[in-house]
Amino acid sequence: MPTIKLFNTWTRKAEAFKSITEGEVGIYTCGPTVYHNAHIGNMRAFIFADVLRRTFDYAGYKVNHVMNITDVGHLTDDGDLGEDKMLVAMRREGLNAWDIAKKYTEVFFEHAAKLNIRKPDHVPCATDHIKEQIDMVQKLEEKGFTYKTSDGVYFDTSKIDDYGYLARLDIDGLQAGERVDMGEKKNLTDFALWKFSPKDAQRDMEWDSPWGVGFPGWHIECSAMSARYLGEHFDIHTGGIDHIPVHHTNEIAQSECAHGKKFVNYWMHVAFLNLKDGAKMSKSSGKFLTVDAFEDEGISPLAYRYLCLTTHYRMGMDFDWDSLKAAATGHRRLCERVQKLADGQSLDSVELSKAALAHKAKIDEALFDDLNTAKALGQVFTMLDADDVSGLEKAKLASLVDSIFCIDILSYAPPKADVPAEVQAMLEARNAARKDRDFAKADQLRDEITALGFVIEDTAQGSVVKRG
RNA sequence: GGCGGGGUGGCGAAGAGGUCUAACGCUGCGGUUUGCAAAACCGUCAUUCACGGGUUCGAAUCCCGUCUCCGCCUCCA
Repeated sequence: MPTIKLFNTWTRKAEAFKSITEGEVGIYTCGPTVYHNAHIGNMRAFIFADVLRRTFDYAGYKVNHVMNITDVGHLTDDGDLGEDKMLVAMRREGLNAWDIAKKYTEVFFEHAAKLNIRKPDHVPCATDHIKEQIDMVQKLEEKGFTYKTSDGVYFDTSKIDDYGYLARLDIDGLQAGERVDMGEKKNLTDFALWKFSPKDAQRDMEWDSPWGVGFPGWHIECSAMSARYLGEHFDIHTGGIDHIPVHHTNEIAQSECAHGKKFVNYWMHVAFLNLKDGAKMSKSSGKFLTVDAFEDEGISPLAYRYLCLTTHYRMGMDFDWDSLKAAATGHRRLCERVQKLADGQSLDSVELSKAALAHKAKIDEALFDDLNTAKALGQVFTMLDADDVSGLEKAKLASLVDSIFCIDILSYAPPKADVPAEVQAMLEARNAARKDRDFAKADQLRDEITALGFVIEDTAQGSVVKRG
């Protein structure tokens, strides 16, 4: 088994990965909230998690990847104020909470599929695991980590001394910030484990509990479901960097207190994708891009996956259309180049020479060095330029890396343009003119076609029209 | 105020003490090809790594200081 180095937020260092069970790895990924579309920033995080799990597959591990679906509405504010985001969505779309969750869960997986994100082995919904969550809160209550207020059951963070270690939280500094409404909380960092339904209204999503009708707090689902599917102690937990100070900090607190043992060995966090003009990519701001926007522009979602691969996952990434288009060009050329080398032949039986294996070693080294996909991609291009390996070996090597990259190197075909009959007729007229060597007329027709937003490519097999 | 990530060619982005006169991709430029283009292919494009000091035989990489950009700390991946 090769050594895989991963940057662990817990130690703030890259460490050689060692699994709890030899040859196996358990990964938990904080999944999407399904009261709205996942935007491309969210998708960057899921592409990262996908690359992580596929890297372990590639290295020969037996992977158990779990990702939750947060389908319970939580508050827009950590205090008592704020609206339930699910309620906001319901009002926006005139659907009940269950239908909102169902709708956006489906859209999420459609988008993920377009990005070649493999569905994790388990994708549990919070609402299907209410019992596990209640059990866990009860356990915490029995051990004396909780207290009740008029609006819910809270975790008392003053009961543990290393609270906030993951985030290197400076509790006094937080106090100074004073940005969170204390409500009836005893400590600023205390958080809800169970919230009561409002007395005067019925929620679409609410459940009975030993403490009263209500719904789970927003951290408990990950603790309860990770324990259910991966055990109380598992290998890797992933999420966005925004989760470090609050969500993951609280998961650690409640999981370790409930189970009395270490929760997670490696914490991995993806940096944010930002919009270049400074606009924030967030669901609540209402304005954000989804995978659909790429397709509307005639750009393959895989070009976005490629773009994400060209930057290290721990680096902030500014999104702008120019870099996406550059990525689309690079992606397309890479695929066409390799496909030409493969020449439609089966690569299964291709034996790799010593030189080819040396190239593979370099690519793997980058991949196993904290998922340095950018460097690995560079190595792929260097390999393609090398003159010590055959074309089929190159294609084979590229296809092997593609089990992680998943940018369809061997099968990608640019989206076909819908060529209107009018343009098709103009193309034929141009071909006729060229045949007659009436180049003035042919060029004029080409200009007209160009003006309509199409590009003509004259190949040996004839002329084709593509969207410009 | 607290925590964190950056500033490398026109753009994106690797590199984290010597193999760096700095990978790779995009763009540009020159060429091959083409009726001319486009596409493709070949070649080419930073003696320099925000700035100022320092450590070292040696620094883009380490240390100190300065400037500067960005993110999180409030639901967010």
